[in-house]
Amino acid sequence: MAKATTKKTAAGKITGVSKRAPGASVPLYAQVEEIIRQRLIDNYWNPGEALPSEIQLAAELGVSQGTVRKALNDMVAENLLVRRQGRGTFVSEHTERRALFLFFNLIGEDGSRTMPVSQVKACEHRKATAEERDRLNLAKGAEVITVQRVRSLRGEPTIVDRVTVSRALFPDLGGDVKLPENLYRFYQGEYGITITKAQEQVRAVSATPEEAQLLGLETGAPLLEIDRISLSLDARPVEWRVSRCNTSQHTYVAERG
Amino acid sequence: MAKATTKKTAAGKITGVSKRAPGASVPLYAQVEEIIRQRLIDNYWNPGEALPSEIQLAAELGVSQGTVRKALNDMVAENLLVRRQGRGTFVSEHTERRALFLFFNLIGEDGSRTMPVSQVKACEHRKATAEERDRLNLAKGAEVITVQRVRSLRGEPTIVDRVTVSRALFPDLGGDVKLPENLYRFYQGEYGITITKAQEQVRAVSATPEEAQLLGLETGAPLLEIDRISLSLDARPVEWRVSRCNTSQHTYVAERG
DNA sequence: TAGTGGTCTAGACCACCTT
DNA sequence: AGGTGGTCTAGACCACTAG
Repeated sequence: MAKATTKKTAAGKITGVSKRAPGASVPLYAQVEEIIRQRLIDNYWNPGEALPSEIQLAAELGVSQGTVRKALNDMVAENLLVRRQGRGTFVSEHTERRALFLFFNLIGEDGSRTMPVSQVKACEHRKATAEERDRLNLAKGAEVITVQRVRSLRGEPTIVDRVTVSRALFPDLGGDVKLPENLYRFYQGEYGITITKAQEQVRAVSATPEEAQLLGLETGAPLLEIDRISLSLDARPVEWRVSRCNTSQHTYVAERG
Repeated sequence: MAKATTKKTAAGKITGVSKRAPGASVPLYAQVEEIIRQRLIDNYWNPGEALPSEIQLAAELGVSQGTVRKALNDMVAENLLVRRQGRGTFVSEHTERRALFLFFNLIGEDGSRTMPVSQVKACEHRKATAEERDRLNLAKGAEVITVQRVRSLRGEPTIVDRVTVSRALFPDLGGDVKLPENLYRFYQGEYGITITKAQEQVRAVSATPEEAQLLGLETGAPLLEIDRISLSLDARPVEWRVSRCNTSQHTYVAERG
């Protein structure tokens, strides 16, 4: 929408939009957001880097400082940017803290959050199944990479998971390099793909014999299954992850409202 | 905080605060928020009712329209208010839609959301247990009311739950009146208590014989347990609810990021 | 001291809704 | 036509950070 009615000159100034256009005109601040969002997608600025100041952006885009401010504040609310008074506005990074509080939701009975320690059990690349193509929005014949892990909390094997990504987006993933604990930071640093949102579906299931063995449980023990699709900055599904968790010592948490 | 440094005159004007106070002065918009929040807690305006216009509020409180606007927008983001262009700003109501999208998170395999149909199995009042006092922040000797239900989706018994509230806050609850499906609207309409947030802890558990019988499952079948504390406008825990769900035909959903 | 974001104001104009 | 919220601007001053 905004993209269709907006053109960036070399200087990035907003043109091609009549501020007085009747009807379906997109607000200026939304156009500013769209421009900045596109620059983030293009890695025009890198994670952790400072954006130009509000005044500079306003001059560059030909709008007032207040309009830039609203756009930036909206994007802070989306966790895309971080503002620090007296210092500047920065591109969000997938830090340890962020991974833990935004994308890891199994906490101890005492409320403690700790990063798991993972062991890779299998890693392969092959043609995507119909379900994988459906979940990751891939074309027929596309290839995927899957990683299977066992993840331990406080030394206890607690989670078995399977991570699936498109091989086209993540070439060589799981090849020579050892996979780090924080995959989202890895995606951001190595492939320039930033995960911003995730949709989770949770069910109670029974442990298969293999899962039971890996987690030190009896076959049929209740496990919490978390089925997650992660979305990148441009709102495309880029990772499908299914985790099965022993929740006898940990609980999955969510806030509502 | 703001309350300590703020006084409302008969007209509600903000006084007792020096805008120039060095150090820990609370921003004006935050003080405005606090005043409006307190009026909501006091039911000074009723759910669904329109607030005075921005201009009127600004005049009444002795601040600019822009400051009131920021305060109101913040509270819209918290789901406390709803703004409708050309009409006004309104106090949020616990409508069916809101209950369904904010506080009911079991959806069908096809993504459909439907309100359950509940059957009350038991309803009693008694002294709170230690755990109930802990979860609901009650004093020793306080009384609670508990309701046990079986809830059906598409005609299939899917959830058994137990709802616990303080008898002091909800006198006569479950007495003569039939309990409606949307309890939060009932709390708001009958007791003037508005639920704004909930914290949920989710686990996988095994069905007890009683639960299995009620849900038409075999003993030991995996169930999803949702343990929820609901908070009122003034951030106090007012309802403790434990639901155990058959997730073979439905899934619990959450968004992250 | 200079530069950044944070707060606050005042005013103009627009889009929408009601009457 | 009159009132409401929505957008946009311009400018002042404050608080924090850096060199």
